[in-house]
Amino acid sequence: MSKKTDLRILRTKQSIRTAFIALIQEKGYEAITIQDIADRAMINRNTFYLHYENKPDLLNTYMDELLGELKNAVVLCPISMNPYSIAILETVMQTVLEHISRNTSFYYAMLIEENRIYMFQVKMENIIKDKLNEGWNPAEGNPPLAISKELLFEYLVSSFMGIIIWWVKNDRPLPAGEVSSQFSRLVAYGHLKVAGIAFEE
Amino acid sequence: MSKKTDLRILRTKQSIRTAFIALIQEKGYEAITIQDIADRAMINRNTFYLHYENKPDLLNTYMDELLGELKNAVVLCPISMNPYSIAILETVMQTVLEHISRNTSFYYAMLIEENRIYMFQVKMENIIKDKLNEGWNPAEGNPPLAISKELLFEYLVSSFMGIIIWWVKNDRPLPAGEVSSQFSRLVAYGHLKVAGIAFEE
DNA sequence: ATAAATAATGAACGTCTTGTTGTTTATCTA
DNA sequence: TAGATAAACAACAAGACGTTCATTATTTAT
Repeated sequence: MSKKTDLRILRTKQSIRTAFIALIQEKGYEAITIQDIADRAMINRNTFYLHYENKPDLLNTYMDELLGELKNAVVLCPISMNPYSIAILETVMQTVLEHISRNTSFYYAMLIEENRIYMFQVKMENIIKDKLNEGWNPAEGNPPLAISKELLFEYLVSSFMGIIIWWVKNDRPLPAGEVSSQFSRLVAYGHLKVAGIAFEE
Repeated sequence: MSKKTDLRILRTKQSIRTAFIALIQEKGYEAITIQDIADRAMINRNTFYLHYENKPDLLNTYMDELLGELKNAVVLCPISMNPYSIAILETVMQTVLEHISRNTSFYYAMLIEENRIYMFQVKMENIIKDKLNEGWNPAEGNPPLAISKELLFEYLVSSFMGIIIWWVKNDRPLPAGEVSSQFSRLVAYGHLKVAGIAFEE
């Protein structure tokens, strides 16, 4: 029952992957040709087609792989979560940042600079949105939201991603714990209060 | 001194533009070929090259044109602006939304769905960031920011764009004034307070 | 260790798209 | 109306794609 995959396949796939990431950072996804990948990976161009249908297929396979890991990394414990609490924001942010720390070069290639893969950000946003939604069960007895839940989530997710991108772009200038704490307070209490600016009404 | 441009040029350029926008929505920017544009615009493929270098050139020309209009549309009156105030957020949001309302089909093609032009969002973010920065002169005597200004701006701009995209995607479900008011209050006072959720400390 | 299986190579192909260069035709401006 | 010029038409080489097929090399399983 030991269905081991051929070593040659593993080696080739790894070569392709490494070459691909490097090339994205060098010239951007769109500019890459299959021949580029083959050259860099030191394989025949034909060999590429033995493993992937085309360039988008390679990209998607790779993205889904990493985002699957991200999904698994963010585990919520709803019991300890106060509904509508800022704890959920902080927890998700914290675990996402830790996961990113374990895959910096990949996330850098995907999220930062000219050559970023915009599609990746969209996929990541959806995952974040699901996770927040998941841990966001409204307690009964609470008053209904005063604003559109969709609007609220759009706001939360986009600011969430904004912070993450800022953090990765600046080579993680603050510890993950600090960022997640600042972020959740920023969102929950407003920038005027958290930034120490005079409160107006 | 009446350097009028040849009518043929105007007509051709307009045809190209219309065809281009339609094609983006139909099959996405990347999938479009010059021949596609020529067919749709009912011009010879060669004629395209008389006006634009290539596909990216066409895209950039068009984007810069509209974003130039956006830049001009957002005029700040620093006199009436309270530094660090939420008024600046509200004003910018309001004028941007109004500008978008005047060019919905274009912004829809650029910002929404599978076939969006991600580059456009980046350019737009930079404009928003500049505008916010412009109207954001710290009053002397105020305490220094308790958090990184960069982090704060990243947060503001990304949530700003998130709201805008949500608004365009959902066919502008609320009046511009309402959205800009809700947004500025959301950012300034926090989602807990604005959404009517029990405040925790 | 050897044989069978299969991954990788290398060459060749038709197709499509690109960007360019001429020449001719049609249209606009002055 | 005449000169200017935009647009059409035809043709080209170069590059990239995706596929086929025979051959070589490596791995797995016996």
